[in-house]
Amino acid sequence: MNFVEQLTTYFQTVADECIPGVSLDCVIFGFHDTRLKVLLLRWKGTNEWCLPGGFIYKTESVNDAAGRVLRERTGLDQLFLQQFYLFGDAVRYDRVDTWARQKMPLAFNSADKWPERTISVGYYALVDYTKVTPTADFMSDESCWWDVNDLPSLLYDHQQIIDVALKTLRLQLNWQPIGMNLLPEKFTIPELQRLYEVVLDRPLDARNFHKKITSLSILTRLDERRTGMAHKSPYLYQFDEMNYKKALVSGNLIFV
Amino acid sequence: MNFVEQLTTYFQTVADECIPGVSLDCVIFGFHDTRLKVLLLRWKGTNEWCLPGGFIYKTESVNDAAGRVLRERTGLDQLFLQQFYLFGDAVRYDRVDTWARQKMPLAFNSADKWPERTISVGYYALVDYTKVTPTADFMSDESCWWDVNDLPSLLYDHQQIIDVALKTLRLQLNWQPIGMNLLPEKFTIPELQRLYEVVLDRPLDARNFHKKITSLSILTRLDERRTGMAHKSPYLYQFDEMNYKKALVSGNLIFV
DNA sequence: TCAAAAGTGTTTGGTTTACACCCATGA
DNA sequence: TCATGGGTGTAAACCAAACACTTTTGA
Repeated sequence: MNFVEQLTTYFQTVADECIPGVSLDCVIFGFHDTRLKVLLLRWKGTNEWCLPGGFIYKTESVNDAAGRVLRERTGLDQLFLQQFYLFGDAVRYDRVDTWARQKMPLAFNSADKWPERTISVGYYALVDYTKVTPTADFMSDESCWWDVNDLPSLLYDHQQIIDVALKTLRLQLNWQPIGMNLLPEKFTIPELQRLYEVVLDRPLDARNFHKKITSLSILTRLDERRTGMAHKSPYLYQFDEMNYKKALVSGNLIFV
Repeated sequence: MNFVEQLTTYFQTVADECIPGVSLDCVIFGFHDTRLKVLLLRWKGTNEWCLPGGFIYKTESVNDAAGRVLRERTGLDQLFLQQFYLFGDAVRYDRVDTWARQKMPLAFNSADKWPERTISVGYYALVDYTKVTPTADFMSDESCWWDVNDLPSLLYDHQQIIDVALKTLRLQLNWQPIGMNLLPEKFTIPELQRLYEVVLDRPLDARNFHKKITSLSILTRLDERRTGMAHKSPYLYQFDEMNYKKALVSGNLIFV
């Protein structure tokens, strides 16, 4: 089956089994090498990038659909996943819409029930970079991480979606288990500080950060240290999941 | 045209001109007599209440659709209107769905393109209670305000939608021009305090509140006082819109 | 004249910020 | 041995919370 045939079949399935005119897009955040990363897909045979996304089966909850997309693109389950906005502009188009109409009229002609216009639910996910296996879908040539501050040109309004996701992430930094989800199980306090710095986009004072984060008693210091780098080897920590959740629920801020 | 005929026509129009399977619901908040109010509609010929809602024309942005619903139900334009959540559970049903299927099979039989299941975008609006003319739609016998702490039994998941709206309102109290939108042009500081108390659901200290709210220089004290009540007559204030917006944009908190 | 709400400052405690030096490590 | 980042405490400024009495008004 060639690509256009695959696409045609896919569109037909979507038209039959999914909610018409509604898609979802996932902004999958990871953290690596002191940078915040986003997982993107490259459209088959092009240099155009876009967010992983998909459609919602008629019998499926929207949150489940987002979980499914994430699982397929990262290999991970039980991820931290948060709906953040419905993009519903009248001129908004989904990636399988305008673009494909232009480049693959054949596929579209056969997807006769395709709606004129698509609205899209935005989700953001926080994942442990080291555990993800980026996996392209059949419409894409590759899937890889991009630095959130150095993105390629994106299809449609996906740049805007990422902007809104980032803004939401910033606002929710104090209320959501962001550290717990973006870092590997064991991490150092300076690593956690880098993460906060890159999300907040400003430097933090190391002594104050250390004081504050340890005062919340959400971290357990291990007997190990991170070795192999030059310089003094820092202690490794783990989240104390129970205390962490307690602190978040009770509304304790970490930073404003 | 009788009701079932009206309903049938309406469903047909919606099926033809609107995004299928997507509705929107508006939680319209007002403030009156020291209580937070929500505008509800009573379904024709029943004692069942629900939120004002509607559908999205295929050529219309979702935000515009929400503005339209609000205008129709309150007579007000240019309202403070905020999207807060997409309710997308697989078992979620819209008010023109299950209920009408049961009670008015006739109308439904003719709306042959009606989708199995509806997802709904939640919006909340903040309005000046004194300026609203509650207006029922053709499916409702009446439209009126209900105390948010003393609601009637609601159709479908509308109670849950109100709960989420209220939670969002609480979280956004510090970032959104809530006072400016829920109070009439002229108001007293104790009135504003009641509003904060009822949204936060806890009493606030009058001296601290007064100090804090005036220190933001977002209020202008007028030469008038509120008279006609027993007791000392309080000063009237107006928002200084420019300073208020400046304070909100700069991220100044009012309360945490 | 009485009951009830409005108006008003100060003190205390906690939180946030600013800031500098020594230590451990691999190169 | 050197360069670099890790680890640590204290003082000052700021902000939040607690708290009581006098004034005004209509009933």
